[in-house]
Amino acid sequence: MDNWLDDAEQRAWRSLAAVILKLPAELDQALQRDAGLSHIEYWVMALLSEAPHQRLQLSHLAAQANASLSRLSHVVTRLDRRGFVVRERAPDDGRATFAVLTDAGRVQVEAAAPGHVATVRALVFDGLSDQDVADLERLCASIAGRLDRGRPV
Amino acid sequence: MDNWLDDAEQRAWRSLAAVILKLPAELDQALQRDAGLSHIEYWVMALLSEAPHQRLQLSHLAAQANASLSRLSHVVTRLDRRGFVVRERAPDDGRATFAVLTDAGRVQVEAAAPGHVATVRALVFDGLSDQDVADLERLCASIAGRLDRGRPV
DNA sequence: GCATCGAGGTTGAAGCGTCAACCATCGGTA
DNA sequence: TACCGATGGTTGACGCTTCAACCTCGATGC
Repeated sequence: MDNWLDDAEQRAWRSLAAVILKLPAELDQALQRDAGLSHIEYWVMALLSEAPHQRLQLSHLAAQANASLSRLSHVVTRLDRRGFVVRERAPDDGRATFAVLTDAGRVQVEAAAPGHVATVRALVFDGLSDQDVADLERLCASIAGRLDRGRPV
Repeated sequence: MDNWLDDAEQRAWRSLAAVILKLPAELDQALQRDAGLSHIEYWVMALLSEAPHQRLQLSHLAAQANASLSRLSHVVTRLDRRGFVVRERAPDDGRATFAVLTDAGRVQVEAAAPGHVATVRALVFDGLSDQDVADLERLCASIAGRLDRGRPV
């Protein structure tokens, strides 16, 4: 094992691993409890609510939500069944599909937003200085960049 | 929404979210492909291999692996079925159970380790300076601390 | 001794994500 | 115009995680 992690890297890796294992679970739990939504369901609806005409093509939505197309398709199916989103075929390209947020979906996501933001703040940002936030963004962006390069979408 | 995230927090949150969504998926994929193990299965065996007499009580193992006891029990069952781990009742406390790494398990985890370390290095640490690594540890430890306080194990 | 409560652990059902196979459509090329 | 590869998307089966119910054992009070 010539290429082992040194001590500082070990510690950093354990801390990072704790975050990537626990944070998603906590977010999902809180959202599920407060709004009956999973984290991705919330995120997908939030992205749609910010998009022009509350609509986005599925592949673009998948990229923005950091999800595989297959996963996103399942999510949209679930949201569709609940009446929060509808599918629409694109008129100009027969392959493309749009997801469109319904009024009920917008109501739902707007109701969930304040609680979710509070959770994120409590779990992540409380206790971080402005400099910390900047560092966090720089480091995560660097790592995320390597993730995309390894498996380019 | 008086308590919204400001611009810098938004960006940091998006980057962090990308990491916590994609990194576990990549790690699992790489480990599954190279060694036929999931990330937790690997981690559980790695923790056992470092423990005295290659054994740990299930609840301690769960805490160290950042997993629920239920999840850990399922993982141990799978590893047991494959012959990598065995269960042992504690002699002094009839409730406690130990997981013990078998020889086959040790061979397996030692074979998987170099590739896994290389993956972690490629995805996380390549391109980070020593200072970055220190920052990463500090920030993640801070966040992880808040995660534990929110839902104390 | 005996009830009671809590800690440690297991189990089965239900929900979610991945993977691979598949279908439809578009763009280019001959 | 007819083919062919690439793009966009869907689906079903399988595996993993969670959740809730449950069981056993130890400690405590009486």
